[in-house]
Amino acid sequence: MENLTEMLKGVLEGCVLEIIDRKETYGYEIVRRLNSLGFADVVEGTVYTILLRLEKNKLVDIQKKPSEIGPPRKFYTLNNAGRKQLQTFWRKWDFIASKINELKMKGES
Amino acid sequence: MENLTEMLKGVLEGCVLEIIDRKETYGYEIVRRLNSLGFADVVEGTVYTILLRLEKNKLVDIQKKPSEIGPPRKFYTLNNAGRKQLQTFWRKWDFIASKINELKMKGES
DNA sequence: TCCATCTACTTAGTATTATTATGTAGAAGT
DNA sequence: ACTTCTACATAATAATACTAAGTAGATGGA
Repeated sequence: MENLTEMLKGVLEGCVLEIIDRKETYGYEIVRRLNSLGFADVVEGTVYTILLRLEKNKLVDIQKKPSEIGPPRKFYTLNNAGRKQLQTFWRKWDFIASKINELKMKGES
Repeated sequence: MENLTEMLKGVLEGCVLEIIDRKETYGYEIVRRLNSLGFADVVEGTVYTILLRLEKNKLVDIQKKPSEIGPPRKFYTLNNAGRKQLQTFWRKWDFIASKINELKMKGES
């Protein structure tokens, strides 16, 4: 799907939070997960800026670990603030998605 | 619902397109429709910037008509380009919404 | 040894968008 | 005159995804 970037604003960060919440992981792997999820055009630079923002906003804990096949990885886990933020994200998403779908359906009646 | 603004980016314009597509209408009324739809915090300034953008991008036809209870209104209708844009919007929305929900559901299993 | 490739992270700058703040102005009632 | 409701315009701001360019470790082949 082409040019989703504006529509991803506000939701991509939430997706990253969700991915981290599932399992401790690192940037490069998160990119792969997003890609295989269907967001094929999401690229490293985008995810790393989000991760740095999460770090700056103190939503994640970070542990650096060596890799056997490349440079060391920064592993992320959600802290309490991060989990709270994730809940807020889903609450907002459910609200907006329901309203938008409501608008969409009314047109098909 | 508080502070949805970042999540509205990329979708609010689509909502405005959909509202116009239903029925020829004008800015002030569109604000009311969005409010009653549930987007309570969307305010005039926001919608007018969107409408000016739609006009600049030649997605709408405009007709100015006098009002009996105030200053003249600018009535908007979608032209062919506008309808095409609306279709694209829904295509993108369906794609993103399905992917996000997929991500969400996988976590609940 | 040198080079390419894959892995992995960083950062400065850009574009787009919703929002805020402020202003203008018509009509109607008091 | 003053207020209120209707109606539109616009400059400035904030947040975010994205682009581009770079650094660097490890591996394997030429």
